[in-house]
Amino acid sequence: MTKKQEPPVTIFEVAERAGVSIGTVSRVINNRNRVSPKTRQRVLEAMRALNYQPNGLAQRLASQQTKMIGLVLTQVNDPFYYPIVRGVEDTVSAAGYTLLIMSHPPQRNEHSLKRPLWQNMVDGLIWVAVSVDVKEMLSIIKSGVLVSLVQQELSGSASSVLTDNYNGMVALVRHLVETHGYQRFAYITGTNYTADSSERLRALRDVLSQHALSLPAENIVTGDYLHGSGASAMHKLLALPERPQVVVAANDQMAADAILAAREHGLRVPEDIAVTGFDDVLLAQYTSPALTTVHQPIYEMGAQAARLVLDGLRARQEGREWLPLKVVLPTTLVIRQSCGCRLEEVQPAKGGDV
Amino acid sequence: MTKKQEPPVTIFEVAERAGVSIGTVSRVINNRNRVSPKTRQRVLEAMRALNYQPNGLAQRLASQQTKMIGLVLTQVNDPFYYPIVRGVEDTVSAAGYTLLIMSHPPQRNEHSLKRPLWQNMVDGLIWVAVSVDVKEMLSIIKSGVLVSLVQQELSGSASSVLTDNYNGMVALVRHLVETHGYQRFAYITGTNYTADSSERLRALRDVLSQHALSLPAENIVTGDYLHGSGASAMHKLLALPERPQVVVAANDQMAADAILAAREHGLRVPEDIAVTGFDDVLLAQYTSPALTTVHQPIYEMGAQAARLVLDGLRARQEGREWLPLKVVLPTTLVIRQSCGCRLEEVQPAKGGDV
DNA sequence: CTGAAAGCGCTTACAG
DNA sequence: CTGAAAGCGCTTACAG
Repeated sequence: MTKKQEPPVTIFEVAERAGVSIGTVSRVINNRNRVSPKTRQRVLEAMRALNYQPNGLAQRLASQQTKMIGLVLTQVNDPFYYPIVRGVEDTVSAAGYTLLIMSHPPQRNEHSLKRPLWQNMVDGLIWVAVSVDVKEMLSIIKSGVLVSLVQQELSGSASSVLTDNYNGMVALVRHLVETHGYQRFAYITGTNYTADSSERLRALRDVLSQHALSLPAENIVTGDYLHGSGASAMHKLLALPERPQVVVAANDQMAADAILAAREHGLRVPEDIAVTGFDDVLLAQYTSPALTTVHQPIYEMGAQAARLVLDGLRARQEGREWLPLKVVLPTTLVIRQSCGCRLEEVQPAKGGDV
Repeated sequence: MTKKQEPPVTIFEVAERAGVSIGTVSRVINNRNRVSPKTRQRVLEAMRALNYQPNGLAQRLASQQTKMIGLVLTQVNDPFYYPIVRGVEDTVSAAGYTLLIMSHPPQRNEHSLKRPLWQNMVDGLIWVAVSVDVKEMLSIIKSGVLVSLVQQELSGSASSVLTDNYNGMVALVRHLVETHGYQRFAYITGTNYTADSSERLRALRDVLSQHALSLPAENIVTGDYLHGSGASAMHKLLALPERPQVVVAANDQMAADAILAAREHGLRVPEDIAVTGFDDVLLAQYTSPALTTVHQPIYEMGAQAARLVLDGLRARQEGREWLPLKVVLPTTLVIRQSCGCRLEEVQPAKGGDV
């Protein structure tokens, strides 16, 4: 049966039992102004006796501070992002905030009745790797919500956390060219919602041209970062008149699928064709051969994004000046076997973020 | 600089501009009682002109409905659970609710001032795979919060979503015994926060004894479901006087690590030693050999748990009777190569939930 | 140190 | 169909 609900105990009942006013109860709850030790004691006892829990909604409404931060995860269907959620959650809750998850993006313009119900309830917003409608975003920011973007920029208006995609890819491609001497490259792209796939491609091109190598247009095939697209991309590449020596994938998932696809074609990786990834997720350690890839500090991306909005909130509260920041986190090359390096030379396994 | 905040527009300004009372504005917002078309039109225009956004906190406080549901993820550090989050989020937001994520468990008894700030703000709670303090949980339920547990039970008081661990493992072990004729088994356990690892072990034992086989105590080693523990477990097993023919791991992650560890010992999988997993996460398709495992409908677990609390909430709202339910989702055997089945016999790859 | 009171921005019977 | 008013459960100047 549905339990009959005893009406929740309010601050009035606590006040009554303690023989004080509700203002005083509020003061001991918030530990703000001074309250005499005896009174405080009485109030605490009353709270305990009644098993009182303050109503968070009322607290927030009265204090005009929501103490909530939203995390927008639309279009993100990639396990890659899970550590970001944890990074955000840990940071935000350590600061006494509560995290709202929203898979549907805010819609500020529409006045339909089915608008998301979390509107006007967050002090800050963290927006991950999705194509942002700039107008909409600016309108949200104007309404006073502090915004951090992950893997995206909105210069001047919102903080953003990026990773050094360019230099990570540069290090990887240098290794492929200088250590292995590969000349015929191919690239499997990610989606173009964010700039990272194209930045990685730009780095690839730059290093190649520094070595007087080129990347023909037909050697670039489109993927979507997700399970499956790496295989079809690989099939296309293997139908090319001249087989590439190395396939650079925009992320680990597609690289893993590319390896499987190459094997279906009877090719050995890396002997017949090398494959590399990007991200260094856990999966990269289990493919066969294990993936040479670029490590991204995923958890830290979330933690940083959260820190940026918390800093801004604090500054605003203290009336300090504050500017949206752009933080670029470092990436590092992780050499395993899929590039053609021999097992013996392998560096110790490095854990992906979990 | 910190943007100077224009004070947010309230229902009063909308009412004034539209020349009506705030009650009427509220009625068009909530689409409840009838409002004349003309008035409604005027109000909608005013809302649009002022770019009005109702304050969610005030709405919830006044209506006494939080329209929020909490998801407790403490102690869950396993990528396995990500699809659960999505399953919950999709379901909950489709019903017009907002999802709060809490990595710290509710603490109802303590009256310290650093209590989580989301208390008393959720209509329902979904609690995933953690050791629950029963007293605490009951106190939460008594306070009127509807609770669903995932991979756990609290009979009579909360709904729960389980998967058919037992029969999944039975199918797997039958395959190992009847198709492959293995006789010497080993088992790598998961944590004992929840019952699933021990249920899987029980199934393993039952099938073995049905075939007059036994599982010596030293062939059972402890793991923790996470990255790393499968390797050390495998090392222990390979130090046994008599090498097991097949190692049954309580999840895919440990099975993947066990395969790598076996290879370090110079053993071939599955020729020298077979390994199986549980869960059928994406990783299972990429290990070499690919994992024979038991598929769990992970996304669906989250969706179901959410549905259960939403159903209860609806029933309560309509004054209907409602009982906490226990839902057991089916599991299915997925045969790949790590059990010893030949590549040619392999069934088509089956996607893990993402 | 403490109380009385206004206020946070809405919803919802109750009249009309 | 619409308005006036009470109420949701707190916080926070303002007095004292």
